[in-house]
Amino acid sequence: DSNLYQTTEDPKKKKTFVLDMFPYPSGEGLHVGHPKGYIASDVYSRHMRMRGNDVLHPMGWDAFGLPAENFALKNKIHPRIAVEKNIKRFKEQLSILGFDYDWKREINTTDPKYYKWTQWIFLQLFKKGLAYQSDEPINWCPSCMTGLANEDLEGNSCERCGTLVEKKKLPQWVLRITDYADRLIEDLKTLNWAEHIKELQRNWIGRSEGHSLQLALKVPGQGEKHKVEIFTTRLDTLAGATFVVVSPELADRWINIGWKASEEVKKYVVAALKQRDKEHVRTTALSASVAPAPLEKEKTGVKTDITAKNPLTGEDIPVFVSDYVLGNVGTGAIMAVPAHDDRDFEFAKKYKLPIKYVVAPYFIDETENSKSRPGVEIKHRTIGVGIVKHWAEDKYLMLDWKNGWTGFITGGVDKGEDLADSIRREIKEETGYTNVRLLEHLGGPNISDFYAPHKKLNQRVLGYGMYLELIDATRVGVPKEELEKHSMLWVDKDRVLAFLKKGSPMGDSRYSEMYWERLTTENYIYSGDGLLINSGEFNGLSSSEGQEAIAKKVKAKKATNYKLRDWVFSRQRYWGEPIPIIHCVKCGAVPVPEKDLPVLLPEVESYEPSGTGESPLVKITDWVNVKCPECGGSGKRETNTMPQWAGSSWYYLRYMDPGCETSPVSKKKEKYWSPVDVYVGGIDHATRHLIYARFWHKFLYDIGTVSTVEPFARLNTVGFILAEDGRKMSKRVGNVINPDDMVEEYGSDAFRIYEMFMGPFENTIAWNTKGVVGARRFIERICKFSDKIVPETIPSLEPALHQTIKKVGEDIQAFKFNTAISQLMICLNEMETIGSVGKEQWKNYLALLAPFAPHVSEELWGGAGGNSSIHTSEWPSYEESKFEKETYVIAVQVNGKSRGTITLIKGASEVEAKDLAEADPAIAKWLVKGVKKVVYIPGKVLNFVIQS
RNA sequence: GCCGGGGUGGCGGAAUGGUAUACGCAGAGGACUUAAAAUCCUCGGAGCCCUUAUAAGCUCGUGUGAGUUCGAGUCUCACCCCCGGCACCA
Repeated sequence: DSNLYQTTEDPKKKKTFVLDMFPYPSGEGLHVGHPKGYIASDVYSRHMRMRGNDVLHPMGWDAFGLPAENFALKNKIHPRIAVEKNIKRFKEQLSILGFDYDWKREINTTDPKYYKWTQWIFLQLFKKGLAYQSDEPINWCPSCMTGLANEDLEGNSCERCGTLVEKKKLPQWVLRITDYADRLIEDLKTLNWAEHIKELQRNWIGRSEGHSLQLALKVPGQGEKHKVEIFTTRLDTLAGATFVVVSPELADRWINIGWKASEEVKKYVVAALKQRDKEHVRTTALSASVAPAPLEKEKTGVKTDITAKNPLTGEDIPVFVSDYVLGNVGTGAIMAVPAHDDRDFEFAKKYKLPIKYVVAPYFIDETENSKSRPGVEIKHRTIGVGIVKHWAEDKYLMLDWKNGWTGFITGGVDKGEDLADSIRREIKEETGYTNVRLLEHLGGPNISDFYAPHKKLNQRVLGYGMYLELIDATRVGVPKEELEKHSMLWVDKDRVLAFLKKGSPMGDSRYSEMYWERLTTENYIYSGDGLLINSGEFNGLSSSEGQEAIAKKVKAKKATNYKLRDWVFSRQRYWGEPIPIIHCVKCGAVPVPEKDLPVLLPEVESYEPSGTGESPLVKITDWVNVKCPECGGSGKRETNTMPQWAGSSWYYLRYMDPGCETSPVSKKKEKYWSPVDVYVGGIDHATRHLIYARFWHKFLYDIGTVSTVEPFARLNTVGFILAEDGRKMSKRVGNVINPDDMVEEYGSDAFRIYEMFMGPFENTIAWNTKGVVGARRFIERICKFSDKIVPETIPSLEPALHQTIKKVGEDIQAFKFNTAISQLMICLNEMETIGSVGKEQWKNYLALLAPFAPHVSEELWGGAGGNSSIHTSEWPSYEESKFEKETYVIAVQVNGKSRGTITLIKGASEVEAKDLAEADPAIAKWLVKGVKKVVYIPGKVLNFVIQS
């Protein structure tokens, strides 16, 4: 039986590589959620094999790393022994579920024959300059006692144990994954992955495109020779940059190279850096059940004696140090534009810095009457929009125009007139109120373009919003002609927006809505695109045009920034691949010669982590002390080990050629099997394993080891199974369902069918043991039906069977297992209705069932006289011509509403259908008004369109 | 805040623009049985009208509101809500 699933490699056949994310053989054992992905890949691989493909469907063990080591430490056994034991247990559990793995290709990342090649890949990275040493502070987990990569964090905590991480300076090996950032984003396009997974990766890599710009600095006592480089995505707002902020890290560097900062500045920098070491750069809620706390703390900062020159305005602007600018983002320094950036605004408000509006929100009226007309003169106009509050109540003054529009008081600003004066005049003219007080200007102006039909002009209106209040009810008379145009309304606060949203027949009203939003939103800042204002020669340009033009003028360079950091690759733990480097006093870091690989992980007495940042391997002096391969002098081995993710970054390649002794995989086998056709696994790996593996694969492509640029052509993510109470399964809560128990009680076929039937594969769904009972019932009905077999084909069963052949095959390939099984149930229901099944039909049905229920189908196959194994039989084929039944029912509609059905005989014409429908009194009664038109969709619907 | 994915019975969910709720679970009624389990059969969106009661009939129903269409769960626009990812990223 084990030979049944041995992989074949026939160059004339198509190949399918179906891959599961291989497990850590942890000691915890499986719960019912774990096998779901394995069942899916098993169904898929069995189906593809029956279709005649060479199928590679292997399994292996990701056995290095913290989980295995922590388990071993806790249970006081050597990790190797623990791993062996756990693998044995895992294999038992997998075997009772009937998976078709080719165990001849089993791999284990802790096998020296395997990790020899993990080390080899590291050496190639080192030789290409993609692995380098750094002693920048890294994330340190005090509980796991090891450094971690950014990807190993959940917010600010260790992803494994939840402990708050600290920053620690340690010599580290780091992989230059950022060199591949663009390609990692770009090639996502070519992959058949769900969009949200791609988005996750794009978010994680976090590319932002902008400009970098040098600003000239004036440092007291040092003249004007210094410069600072800033990064911005909004170069169009340069004229509004009223100050510059540098991160504490950058300020520290300046102090170290001779800047004589004030005591106050020095104190701030020291305190800020200390705070960052302690708190890292991010904070987050520790418990997932608590809503994350707002991240922004109140901004602090300190002014320096340095000024920078705004290259657009020529103004000298102050330079601040503040920890709201991060040292590791961009250049560690920013130009602050308080008018158009929330963070800069907050800072400016606190330190009373000038706010200059340089981008105006831009509204283009697109309605038919008001759309700007080409070739017509554009008239520029400035208007004021007044939001006027009642003297005693929380009500606002609006004008109810006779043409249907209700809005705020609006008026043009005459030449030489002040904005506030003009709105006061307007209020008096239109409503008679005279005692008005201006409370505040509502931010910068908006720009609206529209056509004014009564003036036959295109207008570009620069509008300013103002918030005013009536002091009392003092009023003068309003001219009669004004009263004829509109009446006055006092509107409750919560109804204002509804009036505005009704819109205006005489042009755009969205700018009014925006003033209202500014009034009712605390700290409103416009950070979107628009048209440039207050920017001299660039006024009137759009944000994107402005960026280009300003870049040219001030010689700013296009620049790209990433959130992705280089991959911290050292772990100060025992259970991992030794990093194959020898440190020599004379030669520095020297790679272990390839002929000496693997560098074996030595046996130790105590493999507990030291906690000092030193690996436990340090103590094994006869392993550590070696000759330098270059100069022959004394050297010491690198004692850090590789992270968990190393072995899993290329394991799929090894399955193609597990015994290869000259490279990770031979070119011939790689060419045959690459890429992985379907990769099945959890979404939790979307930003770690799946980015790391893509990075290594691209590197291996660059050095000619592999022939494809991407490792995993298609990815199907498996949805979690929750406990019956809707919560996560956990030992602590005691709601874990064990697959062994389920298989024992209901059989592995019922278990498999239930997990595939419970809903869409990628959905998270709660377990329901009653559902397994249902799956079991389905299997029992099939078994019972096996005594209804007759030698001759049953013609009336043909439509259902052929439709089932089509649907089950297509659905398996699309990972829509739930609807495939539903179709198998529908087909069984049909067989039971008919009462018997032809022998060949029955065998076809069993073949469709085989990928889902390998045991039962094999048994019934033998009972039906099938030769050899059902699993090597051919997948049935269908004929569309057999889909149609002798008689079928279609809906009859009148004006699109269902009014009955008619039963047609195969091949009926439209006229026959129509006559039949009209003969039915229940339908005919709807047709008395006269039929205007008939829509006939054969096999679907007959629709009479009548006068209405 | 930005980005992505979703809102269909009591539940999981189905539906190339064509009878919404397939298939299954749970539920109700019935058959078989001394009884229970198992098994089998039948019925399950809401409301209205009429009736002893049913059936038939009508209206409304896929988050809300508009639109396109002979016909919309499906297409277009606006809005509401839920889930997930990232986040002082300049």
